[in-house]
Amino acid sequence: MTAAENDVAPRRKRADAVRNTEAVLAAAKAAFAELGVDAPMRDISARAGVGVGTIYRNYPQRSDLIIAVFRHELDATAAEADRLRAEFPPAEALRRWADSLARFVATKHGFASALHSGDPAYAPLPGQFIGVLAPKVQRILDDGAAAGTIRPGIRAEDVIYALSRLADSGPEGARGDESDRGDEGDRDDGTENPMVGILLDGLTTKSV
Amino acid sequence: MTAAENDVAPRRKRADAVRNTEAVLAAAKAAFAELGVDAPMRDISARAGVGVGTIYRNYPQRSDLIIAVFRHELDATAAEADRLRAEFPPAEALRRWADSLARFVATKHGFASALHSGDPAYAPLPGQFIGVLAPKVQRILDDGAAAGTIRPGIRAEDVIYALSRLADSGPEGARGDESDRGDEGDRDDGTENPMVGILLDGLTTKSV
Amino acid sequence: MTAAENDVAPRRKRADAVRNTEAVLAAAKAAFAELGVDAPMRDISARAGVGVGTIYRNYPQRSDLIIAVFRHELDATAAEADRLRAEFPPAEALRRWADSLARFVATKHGFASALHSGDPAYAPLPGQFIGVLAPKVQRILDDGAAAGTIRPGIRAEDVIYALSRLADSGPEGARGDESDRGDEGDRDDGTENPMVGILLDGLTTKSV
Amino acid sequence: MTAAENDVAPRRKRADAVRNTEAVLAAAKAAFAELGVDAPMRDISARAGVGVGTIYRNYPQRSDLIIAVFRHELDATAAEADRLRAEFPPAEALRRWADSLARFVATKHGFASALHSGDPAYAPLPGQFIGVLAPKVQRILDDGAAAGTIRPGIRAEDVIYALSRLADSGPEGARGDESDRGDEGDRDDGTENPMVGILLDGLTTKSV
DNA sequence: AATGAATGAGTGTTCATTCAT
DNA sequence: TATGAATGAACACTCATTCAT
Repeated sequence: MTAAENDVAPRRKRADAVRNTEAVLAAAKAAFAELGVDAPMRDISARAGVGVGTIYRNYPQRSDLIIAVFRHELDATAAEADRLRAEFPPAEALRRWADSLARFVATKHGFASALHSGDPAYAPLPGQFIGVLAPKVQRILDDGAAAGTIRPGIRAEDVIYALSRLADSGPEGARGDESDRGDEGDRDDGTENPMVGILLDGLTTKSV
Repeated sequence: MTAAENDVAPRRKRADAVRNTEAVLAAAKAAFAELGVDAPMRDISARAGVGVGTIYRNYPQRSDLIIAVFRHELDATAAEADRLRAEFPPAEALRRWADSLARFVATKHGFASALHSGDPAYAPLPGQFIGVLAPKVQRILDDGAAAGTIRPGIRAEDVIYALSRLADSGPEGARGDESDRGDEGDRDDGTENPMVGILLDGLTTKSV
Repeated sequence: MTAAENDVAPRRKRADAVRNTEAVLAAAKAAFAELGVDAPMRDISARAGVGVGTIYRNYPQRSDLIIAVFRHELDATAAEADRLRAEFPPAEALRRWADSLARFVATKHGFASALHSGDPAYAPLPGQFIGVLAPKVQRILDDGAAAGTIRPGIRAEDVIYALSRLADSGPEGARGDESDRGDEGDRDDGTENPMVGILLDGLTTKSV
Repeated sequence: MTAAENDVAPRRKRADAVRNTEAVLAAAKAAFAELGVDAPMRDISARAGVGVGTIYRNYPQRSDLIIAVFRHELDATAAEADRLRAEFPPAEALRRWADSLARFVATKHGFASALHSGDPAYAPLPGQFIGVLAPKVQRILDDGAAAGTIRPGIRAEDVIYALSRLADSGPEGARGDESDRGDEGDRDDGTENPMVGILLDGLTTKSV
């Protein structure tokens, strides 16, 4: 109850440190997105407005930085689930959250080479992915089941897994042009990927 | 019938050139698989047993080599479709070809960074992917439809697209542990990825 | 009895300051011995348990720290001469002191690169070496001469110079294997370096 | 007898390679002398007029370059022994060679930190030092013994070891000023280090 | 045409030094 | 005054690319 634990003395450079931490993560995210996870450290430090040494101090290994970015975005995606749950009815929250997840997965694309690098530092990440997101999503699903707007008995894990796979751009964009196929059309609901829309339609209960 | 291919002198070196070309492509494929498409040129030239200059002569840009490897494997995958079609009944040929495609897609994983690099040199590749494979696969589908062993009205493009997406390892292994879900079980058919098996089951016609 | 050391306020920190000074010198000595005089400042500050800034405050230049360590050990070696003179007969004191000098010279080895760096800051060191040690050693020599146990007319400077040169490991171990030459043998007297033993034998007077 | 082995085809860039090898060794020697064996590679490459890559190609490890310089100078010092032996009477040849050795030892000073670094790459060097020089010097000694101008029964190894230790500047120049002691004076013979002169006087036979 | 030595820009990483706290 | 976070210059090393042979 007391705020005592925030008052302890060694607060020192906290302001700078926090600013730097945020700036570095944002810069790294941007650099990774543009140049891949092999983006030059100098690029990242320049974007963040800090010296390279600052990044090395906080993230001695490149993998430390990559993981931090992963975790930062993963946590943001999880927090978004809570935010949407508080603001929207379950089915709508789920639909909107699917977009958040799609953005996360899109960013994660560049991480593939790291994940596949064999560096054991990355081993915990896939587990964290489900571990962090599933509980949040499960609550939305349960809310919806209780309200009768989401099909009951659905596992968050399955939903997350299916959504993230579908959100994936597929075999590296290996398709001709399917945009002219209009026959799945009448489910248009603003969700970018039609496959995702179909899945969500299947999960949510029509009011009939 | 035509003697065209052996009437001119400068054809002498053709044998060497072909050997080199093959060796370089094989070396590049191996190097790309192990080290990614950024594999050092020296590694590739050493594996191929040629000087670096020889690779640069034939592939002035790295993208030229990457594309050549892509095309080489793509053509092999397409040729495999023909081979399987000649040797097996349609449904079996399709099932076996799905494995070829899976191998191709697996290899292609490392190419993602190149494909996403924004280099316009890679723009034609996705189109070639479908353009080269679809006609071959379509003939298998048509054969099967005629024989009544494959569901009629299926588009090769859709099959290729679905298979390649499913062959993909998904969101970088981002799942908890789903291996305990046994209820899809009774469709085991020897295909590695169960999702692919399910899809193929759906495409092929039960003997009913 | 004198209250001199606790009568003024600013003396409060003196204890800390002394502790820090000692800690820094000890840490620097150890770091220089292990890593050479180019040892990272952070290593030294960490060993000393102080922040890098503290070292820079007291030794703005690295050469200041190097010189301080040199002086600290030089003074200790000089003090040892006094201590041994008080405790042992002259010849024995000289013999024991030769070991102290050998240890000092051994440590000083890593300083060579600094001494040879051309930095004028180091210019006074060789002079200090003789200037500090010679008077102390001279008293031992004189004591011995008076007692008839050390050859008279010996200059401390010459002894120090000879001992330190002999204590040196020589031309970087550039010798084959001379250990099989046994004919100097019967002068064994417990001193590590046989050449030093010979020299001391020459300086001290046999009781005959 | 035939010069056949010098005529083989693959002579290619030999001219450049030889020039580069010499240039790099000379540059490294100079850089090591001025800046120590930690001299920046770029400095060395710039002095040699080659790219850094060229040095790394020929000396993948810094120790490879250091060792090469050591060997190059060691061989030159050994060759000088042969040259002097052919040109001068034994005693004079020995006296002059002592100067060559002094120059070599002086250069070797900067190598101490490398030799003492614990890197096993340097382990063979001390042995090579004696192994390469001793046979050459022994012939001069034997010539002199036969001619009656050099004391017989002297081991080259001992001479080399003594000369190199004496040539050494001693305990880092740690002496006051001994130049005013004139009593060793009458042996002045043009050799820089008086101690070396004394040693040589002892080795050579006065005509009496 | 093939080779591989040479080049040097690019990048990771360290660490002396400064300075906000 | 002491601390240690931040900075950025310096340096090792790699590797794409060129080009003499």
